Amino acid sequence: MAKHTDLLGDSYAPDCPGREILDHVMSKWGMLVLIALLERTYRYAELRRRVGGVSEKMLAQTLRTLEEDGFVLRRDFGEVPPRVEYSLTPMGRQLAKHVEALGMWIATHTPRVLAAREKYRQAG
Amino acid sequence: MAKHTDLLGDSYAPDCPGREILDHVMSKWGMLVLIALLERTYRYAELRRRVGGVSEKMLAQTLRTLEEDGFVLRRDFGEVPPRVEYSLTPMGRQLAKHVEALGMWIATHTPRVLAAREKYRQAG
DNA sequence: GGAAGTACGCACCTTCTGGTAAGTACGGAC
DNA sequence: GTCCGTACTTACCAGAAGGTGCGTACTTCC
Repeated sequence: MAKHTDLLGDSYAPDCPGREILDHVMSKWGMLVLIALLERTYRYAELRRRVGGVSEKMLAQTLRTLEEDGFVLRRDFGEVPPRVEYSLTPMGRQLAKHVEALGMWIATHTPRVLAAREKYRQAG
Repeated sequence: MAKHTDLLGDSYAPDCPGREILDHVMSKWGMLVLIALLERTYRYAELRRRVGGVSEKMLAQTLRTLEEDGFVLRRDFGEVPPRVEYSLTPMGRQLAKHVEALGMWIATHTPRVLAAREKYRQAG
């Protein structure tokens, strides 16, 4: 039937799992991590440097949830100075492309949004 | 150069406006409102009924920020029992399509995500 | 031998998000 | 005359998100 209806209808079930997934993906750092991993495989500390400003705790937490959801692949080499590599699963790559598209759209339209805010402020 | 680099590089400026816009769009209700308005124009109370579970406060706040950002058009008829209609601007329609695409992708892949979580739980 | 790097986990604290309940100003229905 | 509906706003409050800093077990660099 109407796709909008279905999406909206499901979206606010009290236990809606889609919303939870979306929160993981669009969380403050989830999006940045996905986009970074679209470039290439990263090690933990590497990724932390790549995504500026993320704390160790939040990076670990973000990677954990993305891994649980099946978007990120964690490869632990079991070596003695720890060595772990993170990459995207095929499903994660698909998702990341969508997320990147949204991010790029926003990035390119940011000036227009800022202009709209100015106009709003003046018009009241 | 590398688009990923640019997107990531800009994304974590301490005052990054793109992140703010993204938060508005992907906030708990922002997404639902955008998708609903993709269907048609709605009045306030109508929209509240359409997007189940949203409080009056949050709907008003969400619509306000989306209007400020230039995604939603608010039309006040100035009548005595108040009458206000909300619709998408052309820019808002573009955005909403991206958001909807992401939402639909997640909706269709939710079973796979849940399966991945099961697997994760069992594997440890 | 002291510092730094690697990949985290844990406790604590602050900030932010979002929900509840009430109020507003008016009109129409019963 | 009392209640419902319309479109909000404001004050208050609880829970969650996220940051800070410390600890770990071991290695390499200087």
